[in-house]
Amino acid sequence: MYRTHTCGELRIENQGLTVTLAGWVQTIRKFGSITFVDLRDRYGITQLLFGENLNPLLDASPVGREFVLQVTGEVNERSNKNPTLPTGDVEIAVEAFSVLNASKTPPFTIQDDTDGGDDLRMRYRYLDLRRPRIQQNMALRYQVSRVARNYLDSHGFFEIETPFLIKSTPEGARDFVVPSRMNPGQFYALPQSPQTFKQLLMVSGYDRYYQVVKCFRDEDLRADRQPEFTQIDCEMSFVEQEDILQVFEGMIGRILREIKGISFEAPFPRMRWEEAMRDYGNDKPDIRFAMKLINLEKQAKRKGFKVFDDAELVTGIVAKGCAGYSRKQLDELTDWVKRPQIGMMGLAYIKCQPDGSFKSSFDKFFGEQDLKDIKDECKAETGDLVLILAGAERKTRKAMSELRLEMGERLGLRKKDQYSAVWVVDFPLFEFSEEDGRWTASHHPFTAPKQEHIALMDDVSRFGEIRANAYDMVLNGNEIGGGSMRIFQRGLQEKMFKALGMSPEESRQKFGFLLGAFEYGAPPHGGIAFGFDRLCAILGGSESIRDFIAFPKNNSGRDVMLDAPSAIDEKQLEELHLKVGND
RNA sequence: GGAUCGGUAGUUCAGUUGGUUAGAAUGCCGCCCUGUCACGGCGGAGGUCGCGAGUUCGAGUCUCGUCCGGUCCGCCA
Repeated sequence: MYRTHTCGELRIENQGLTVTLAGWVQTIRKFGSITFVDLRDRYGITQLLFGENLNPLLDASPVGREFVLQVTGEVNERSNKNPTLPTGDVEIAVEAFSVLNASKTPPFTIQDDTDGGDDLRMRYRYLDLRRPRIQQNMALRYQVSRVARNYLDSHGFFEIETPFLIKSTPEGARDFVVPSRMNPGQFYALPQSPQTFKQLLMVSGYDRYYQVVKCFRDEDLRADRQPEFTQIDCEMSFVEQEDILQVFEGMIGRILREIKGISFEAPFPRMRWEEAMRDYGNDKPDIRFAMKLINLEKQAKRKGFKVFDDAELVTGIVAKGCAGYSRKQLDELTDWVKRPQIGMMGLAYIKCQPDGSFKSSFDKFFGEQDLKDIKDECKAETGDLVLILAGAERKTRKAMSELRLEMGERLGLRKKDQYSAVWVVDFPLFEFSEEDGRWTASHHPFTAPKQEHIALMDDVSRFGEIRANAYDMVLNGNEIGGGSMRIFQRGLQEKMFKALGMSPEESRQKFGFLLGAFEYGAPPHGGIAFGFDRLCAILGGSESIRDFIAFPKNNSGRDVMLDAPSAIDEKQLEELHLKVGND
């Protein structure tokens, strides 16, 4: 037996007990004839005392940080207790020890506030994963998945695995492809999601399916985006949209309750996509605070201020109590909206000053009453600052939505320990792709249009009006899950493919299996998928999902520890029929 | 595809208008220390300034290229 206890469990009650511990050397503190060693495992840290008798032996052996040590000794009360450690009341008076394995000096310190940079940590991820903070993240991830699985189990769902080697369908994100040795010149693709499989499972009668599943997308990465990521993928039959929303707000509610210990009452608010865009400027509103976008079309235009008059959209927000902002602060905010990633030309403002007067950046064109009209429209009060952006509609709305979040951050309205979820519903079925010069599915081509909008699918000029039975769950301004009711009739699905510019031959070639399945009694169904990594990151209070994935890729999609991707040898290329100028 | 920031000791960073032998902290090594827990004291080793060109009497510093990494835009049905 390597150990009788872990390094995290001994307390003063264990005093007098002879125990054996095993773990990694965190630090060594020498004091001449005695030495303290902190021994670490994933349960905690226990202090070892090498007394006069054993110290010479320890001195003689080359024990350093991260050596794997096994010690036996008596649990003693410490003369100087350490209240910062759960085991801080006791220490082990070592009677015997052995070095189970040596270690090179690690390239960075194994502790929460490590001195290692990201790149280095990723190269030595197996050491990084020893750090308590990362171990906590891994534990959180496991707990979230357990709570989700328990919830789904208790609601009659069961997990079915779907294949990873599937067919490439260029709709949507770029596929990772895998060459087929046995079928020269042909390729599998890794799934972007198990979408069609879970729909086929509905046809097969598995009316409540889920899967915690890896998905793959060959797109550029971000702090919150990995080429392979995990979804909690779910599908239900014989349900309406509202049934699905209720089941899954229940699931997220339970996760928040059990993981964060906060009571989170269902139902979550439902917000139509149009409302979200109008009031918050995007489809994933952070509703922890209001500061809604206000359309100032009527109040701002035709006053001779060209910036407003020429704009497609003039929109404002109210920064509560910020009328005292200095010139410097306003200049700094202006620079903020001028940054390339925001890209506005400038920022207009009105200070609603304590004496009831106004000070604006466009006083030249606006009289006292004009400014008051804007103030009233915004429901601003004395002491508030109205911030106004004007310009092309899309860009301005997006910029204002970013400015709103920024101001929310600056004013401390995006509280870390507060969680607000909302369902955004009634998404558009289509969006126009300037790049492709055609309408594309804004969710995916299996999303059902609202019943009353099906007729509009015959008239391209009205595609923009069609709404879908599609929904996203948004938590603190993050899209954590999205889904839809699905098309389950062959005729409607064919109509959809046609609307997306696919010929009947093409749709049969790409999705014939699905169309075929719909002819054998497909039930009405719908589902949702949650971004599991992102959910964990949010619950863990982190922006980056990498800290919640054991072995993540870097920004360029590389695994710097494995040094992958990498070239493969000639023989492999030959077998895969990929060798240029061969075959 | 684009923007932007960075790359100097094992590590995290500093390095002025281009100017002698490139510094600090931490880690590492040695010696001292019986109560530390960020232990302390003394001493020591440790550098292809990412790489390649160029400008210059002289480049860590300036220019160009290139590689690597971070963040963001596009992209992510």
